[in-house]
Amino acid sequence: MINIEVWKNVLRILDNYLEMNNHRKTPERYTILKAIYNIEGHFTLEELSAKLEHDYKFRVSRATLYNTLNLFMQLRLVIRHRFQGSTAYEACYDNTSHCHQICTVCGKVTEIKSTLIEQAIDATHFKRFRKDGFTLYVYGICSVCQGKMTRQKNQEKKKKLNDSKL
Amino acid sequence: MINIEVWKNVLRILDNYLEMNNHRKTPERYTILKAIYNIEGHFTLEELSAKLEHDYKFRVSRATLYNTLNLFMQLRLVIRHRFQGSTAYEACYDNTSHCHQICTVCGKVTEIKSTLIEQAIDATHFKRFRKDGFTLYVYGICSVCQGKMTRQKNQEKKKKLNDSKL
DNA sequence: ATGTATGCAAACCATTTGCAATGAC
DNA sequence: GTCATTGCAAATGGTTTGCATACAT
Repeated sequence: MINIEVWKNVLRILDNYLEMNNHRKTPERYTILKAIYNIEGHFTLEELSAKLEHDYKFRVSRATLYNTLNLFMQLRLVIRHRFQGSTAYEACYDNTSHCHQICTVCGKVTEIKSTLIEQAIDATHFKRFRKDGFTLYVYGICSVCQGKMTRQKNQEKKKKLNDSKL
Repeated sequence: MINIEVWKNVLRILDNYLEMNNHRKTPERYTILKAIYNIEGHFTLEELSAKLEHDYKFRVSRATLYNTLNLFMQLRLVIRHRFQGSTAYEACYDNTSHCHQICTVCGKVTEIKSTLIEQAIDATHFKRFRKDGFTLYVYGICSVCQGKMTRQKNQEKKKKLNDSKL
């Protein structure tokens, strides 16, 4: 389970919003929120749905899942990442830092931590804009793909060498 | 027209790639690339298609447009942003910095410039990762929406005041 | 009792794919 | 001539919508 303080705050944000807007406090909304805040890092809609069934014996329709995620995104309790070919969600309260490194070869996404970058963004003043969160994607090539490329090049060299010997 | 040096380099990257991989140098690929590099900032697929027709009298099918954009994304000559409800592309050679501020109320996207942030990201070392570009999204509320919200609150106050007078 | 939220299936729409025709090499 | 590329139309797949039912208030 996550930090109890975080959970209390998150719960209060949802409660507040529903009460203020005369929307219903349905078990779906609370169970989905709880499930999300018990997932570490990214998750897909599929994964969330699976977790709800397995861990909470709770079936929800696609439509409700999407509706609820949209609601949570509006409340900034959840953030959505649209990667190449896939969409991932992530709980985001008290976790404004979302730095990801993305390998442009294999598509692998890794979360990273950099206080230096966070500080720079916090220190930056945006005129005419009330900032309340950010997402950073750093593109490049991961070590695995670099390794593969190096090996490939070596083999090509070897081949050329052999060819030239014929 | 864009910087001629940038264009030469971009052209060389495409030429190189096509030659090395025995892919064909079709007019589509070159015309689309030229059109893209003559657009300032973001563009949608529709806008690109329109520009091709109007400025270059060049019709291309959806399929080719998508294929070619995917090719350019692989070559990192183009970057794709998937915003709430819309997708935008952007030329990205020699322009590794992509800072955007996104209003979470009206969805408006504005490009921003921050050397402080750029420097922080450049200075950050990513282990086991060869970085070659980044995209930053800063979420918040723009001045227009802030204004609207303030006005709304004031009206509510006024209304309450009037109600209490009845 | 009222009207919001859910579930289901159908609709939607951006993107991809299959296939025949075209054209770069 | 060969085979990659294009264009068209059909398929795909994630997301939204319409409507009847369920249920929070």
